[in-house]
Amino acid sequence: MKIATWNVNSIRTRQEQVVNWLNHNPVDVLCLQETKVIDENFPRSPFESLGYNLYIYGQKSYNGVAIFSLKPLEQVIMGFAPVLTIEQVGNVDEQKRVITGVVDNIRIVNLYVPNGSEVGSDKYEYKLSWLKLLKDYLRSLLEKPPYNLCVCGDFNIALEDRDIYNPKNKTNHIMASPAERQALQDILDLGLADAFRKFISEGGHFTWWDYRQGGFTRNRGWRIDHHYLTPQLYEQATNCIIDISPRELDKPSDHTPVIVEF
DNA sequence: ATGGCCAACGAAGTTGGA
Repeated sequence: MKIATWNVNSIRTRQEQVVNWLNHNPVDVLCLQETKVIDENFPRSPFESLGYNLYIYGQKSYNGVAIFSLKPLEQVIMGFAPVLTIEQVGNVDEQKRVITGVVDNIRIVNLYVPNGSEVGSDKYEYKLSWLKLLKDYLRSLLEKPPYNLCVCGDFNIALEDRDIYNPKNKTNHIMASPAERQALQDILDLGLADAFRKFISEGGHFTWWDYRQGGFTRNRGWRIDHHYLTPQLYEQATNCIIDISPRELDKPSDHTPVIVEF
């Protein structure tokens, strides 16, 4: 079984690239982020024609997540609210960033973690509070069957220095600040492990490159898209790879897909 | 050396991304 994650930076702009990629990489599940479209305008048919069941949770212009699955998903939940209390969630679900469903005894959680803008900004504080809410959400899901979780998506955090092309002077940089890393580590302490690091220890492997200043051609990248697994799934993982080929195309997303295999 | 991104919205320039 293969589960992929890909921030496509607009599904309508990237539709053809995603179809082509799925034709060459017929993964069982594809988790998408930044679809940037309301559900009624989502281009469903190109993907349904490939045999996928679509579960989409979008909004106008910003954010938006979706799961494509060859097998139908069970227990699909959109947003935090159905899992947590109204008091906890407040208005956080106005931004569509979380969708989950179950297939083959695995609960797949697809996330688009807030960017955070600049360290110390209001959006940065929102990111940190969102991550606290995510921890409560995941703790709740871990208490229910099927217990096996694959938490994947665009985390907008490089957990370690080896996940950044040049980690110097990044303590005050978004995606690498100590508070962000600690917030993510607190979540992993629930009992989740990085699938990619089971197989590859060295640095120099990235999933996002800035559009500006030739980020990709100079390989100035960051590894911010992840699969985090509960222990049994982690043991069962047989591979985890980053496919940089979509990033080489004309008009690419700034992210590229990551695939875990069981 | 210069100025050097991309998408949505909406019809020019702003906002957000990371």
